[in-house]
Amino acid sequence: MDTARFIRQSANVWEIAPHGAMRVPAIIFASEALLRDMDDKVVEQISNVAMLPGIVKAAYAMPDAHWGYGFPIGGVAAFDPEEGGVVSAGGVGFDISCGVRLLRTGLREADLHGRQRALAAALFHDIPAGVGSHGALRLTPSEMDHMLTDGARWAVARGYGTPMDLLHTEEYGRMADADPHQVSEAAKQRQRDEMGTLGSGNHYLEVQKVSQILDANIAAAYGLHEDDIVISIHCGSRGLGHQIGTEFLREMVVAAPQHKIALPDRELACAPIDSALGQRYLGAMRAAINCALANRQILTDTTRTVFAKLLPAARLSVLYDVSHNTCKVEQHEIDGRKRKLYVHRKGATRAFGPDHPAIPEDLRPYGQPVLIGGSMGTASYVLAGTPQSMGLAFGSACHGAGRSMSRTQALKQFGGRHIVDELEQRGILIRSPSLRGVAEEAPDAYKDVTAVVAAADQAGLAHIVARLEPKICIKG
DNA sequence: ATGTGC
Repeated sequence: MDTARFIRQSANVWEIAPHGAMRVPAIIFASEALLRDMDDKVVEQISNVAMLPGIVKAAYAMPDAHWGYGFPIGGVAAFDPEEGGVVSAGGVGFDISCGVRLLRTGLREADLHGRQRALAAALFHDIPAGVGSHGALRLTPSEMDHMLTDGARWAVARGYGTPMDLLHTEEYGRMADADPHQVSEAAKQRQRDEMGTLGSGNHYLEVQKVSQILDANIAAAYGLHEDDIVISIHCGSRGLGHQIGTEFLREMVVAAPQHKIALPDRELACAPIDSALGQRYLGAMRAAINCALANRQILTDTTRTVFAKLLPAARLSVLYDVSHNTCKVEQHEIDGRKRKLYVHRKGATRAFGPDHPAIPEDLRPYGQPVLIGGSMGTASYVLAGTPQSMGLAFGSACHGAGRSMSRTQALKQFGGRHIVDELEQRGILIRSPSLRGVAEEAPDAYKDVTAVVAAADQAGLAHIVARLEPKICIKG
C-alpha cells in the first residue's frame, strides 16, 4: 500500500480524510511497515464503510486488517440509531462471536515433561475438530432455545463448568436480548449436534507456556507468571452463526432499496437499526453470540476432563473469554456527549480500559484482558485495555496476526506434512484432522503477530502484558 | 468462517 495516500496522525495512526460519499474519515492503526504490506483493499473497504448512514467519528482498521467480505477483517465501526445508523451482517462476519478463551492451569512447563505426547493424543481424541465435526450432545428444539437465550450460563446449568467460569466471561456468559425466534430452523438444524466442537479454518485449542511477562503488575493480577502452562480456545458459533450471517446478508441486500440505502458495495448490505429487519438480525446475532459462549464453555469442560485424567494436579480456571466478531450496544462519549452506539467489531477485540463496569470486578482496576491468538506455531499475546483505548476506536484492538496470503495461495506454497514435522522439531505438537487445513494455516501465510501487537500497543489501543508460546495445538 | 464450490 502506498503510504503517501495518508495523513500521518502519529507514528501508528494513518488517516484518509473524508472525500466523495465518505461521511467520516477512515483511520488505520499500523506501523509504517505493516501499512506498507497491507492489502490495498483495506483502504477501499473502510472508505466504503465510512459512507454508511449514521456512522460516528470514523471507520477504523486494526494493525492486523486484511480484505474481508464487505468490511475488512480487523474493522471497527459504530453507528448511532438516532442518526439513521445501520446494522450490517457483513460488519459482524460469518463466524458470529468467534473469540478466544484463556484458561490458567496452575501447572508449570516442567509438569508437562514426558506427558506432552499423551496430552496431545488425548486432547485430539476428545476435542471434536474439523469441518462438520459433531459433539457428544444433541439438542432438542427446546434445549436449543434455552442455549440461544442463556449462552454459557445454560452450559453451566447443564453441568459444563462452574459459575466461576461465567464471572470471567464477556457478558458474564449470557448475551442479553437474544431472540431464538429470529434464528431459522435451518440454522438450528445445522447446530443441533455441533455444540462443544472446534470447527475448522483458523480455529484451534492450544496448550501454551507463558514465555515472557511484559507487565509484571498486570500479569500478576491476571494470574500469569513466566513458565506457567495456559490453554487458549479459539472458536465461534459454528454452523449456526454462519447460517444466520448468510440468510440475513441476502435479506439485507434485497431490502436496501426499500430502506433507501445506497450501497457503495453490495457486500456492505445493512439495515437501519430501527427497522424490523435490523432488529430481527440483532436478535438472531445475539443468539449466535450465546451459541459461541456456550460452545467455548463446553470445550472448557471437555478440556478439564482430559486434564483430570492425565495431569490431575491441574486446576483449570478462566482468565477471560472475549469475542472479536460482534455488534454490541455500548455507551461512548463523543465530544463530551454520551451516546448509545452500535459498535461493529469484525476481527477486532473489545479492549475496555480500567474501571469500566463491563469488566469483572477483580480485574477491573487493570483493564480488560485482550486475548490475541497468533497463527499456528507462533506466539499469542495477552494485552490489557488502556485508559485511552475508549477514545481511539471505541475500546477495540486487533484480534490476531491477520492473514497476509489467501488460503489458495497458501495451499500452492506450503505442505501440511512439512509444517507439522518442522514444528515438531521445535517441540510444538500439531494434531489436526486435515493436512490441507494445516497448509492453509501455515505460519508464513500470516503477518508477524509480534509486529501487530507492538503496533496496537504503540498506538495506545491496548497494552502488552504477556507473550505465550505453543506446546500443543489441536487444529480444526 | 462454512454440511468449504460456478
